[in-house]
Amino acid sequence: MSRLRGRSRKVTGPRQAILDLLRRHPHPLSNKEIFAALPPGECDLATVYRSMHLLRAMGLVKRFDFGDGVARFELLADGDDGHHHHLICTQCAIILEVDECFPRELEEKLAAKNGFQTVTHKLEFFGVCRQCQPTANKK
Amino acid sequence: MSRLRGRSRKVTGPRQAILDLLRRHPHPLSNKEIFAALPPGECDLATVYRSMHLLRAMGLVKRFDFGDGVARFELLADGDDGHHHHLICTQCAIILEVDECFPRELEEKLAAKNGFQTVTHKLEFFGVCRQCQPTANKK
DNA sequence: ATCGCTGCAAAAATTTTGCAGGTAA
DNA sequence: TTACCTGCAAAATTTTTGCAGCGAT
Repeated sequence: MSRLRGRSRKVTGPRQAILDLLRRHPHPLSNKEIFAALPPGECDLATVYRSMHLLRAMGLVKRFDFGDGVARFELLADGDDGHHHHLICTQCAIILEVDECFPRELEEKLAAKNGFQTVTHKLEFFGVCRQCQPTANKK
Repeated sequence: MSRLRGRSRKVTGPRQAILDLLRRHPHPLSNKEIFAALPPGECDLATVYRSMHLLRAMGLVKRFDFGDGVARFELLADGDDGHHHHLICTQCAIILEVDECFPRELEEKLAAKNGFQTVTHKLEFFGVCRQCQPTANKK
């Protein structure tokens, strides 16, 4: 909230509702999911799109892509750069946050080898979760 | 070609044109880029979409997502599972293929820890290439 | 002769934009 | 007050689909 106010941005009903939702829901959410989860009439879909643009530009939110062409957003803690990865079940789509990260020194080696600077990465894991394993094996 | 024929799939003009293009262009291409690169009238946009669906389902082509919401496709060699990653310049969008991969044993540890099976990953690197570094620093 | 494939056009789905009225600061 | 925001509706994009005719096998 204060992070909005600090930059001549207004704290409005729709924005509070969206931020509240993201706070309660610690996993990446798509625009449509956000819209659907909000009480009807609380916020227009167009406003969701506009808000996510804004929040992302302000660094309050981070965008993730799981390879299905749908953008998903996650709230960032103040000062957090949000660099972490997910483990996603390809059957039921449950999303776990993971600590593992691509080794720093390997990344630096790669950057040097190719003459690149300020290299980062996007990394997501996919598999079959415990609950879905019986189902997956059956087929 | 023979990989198509083998499964009662027809080798048609548009499909040859698309496969030719992918063969000549070793980097991931989006549907629109494919359509634009094809000689006018050679293939309808809808056919590009349909072809990429088919080729992907048949495993001739692999889909990559660089986080901008655009699907890109790359031709796979026969028998290749296409598992590799890219280093993309955030300024000029040039794409390099890289050998580095997420360490197998770390991935297995992660899978075990979370009770997941058959875990894989998507990994892409982003940075500023040598040519773009003067430009990037200027701003 | 089949059955699959294609172009064209329409439909569906997704995202962006214009505008006039409302509201936080 | 004065920007900034919002809902609504329209527009712009992107992707999918229906259909009749064509073409590879």
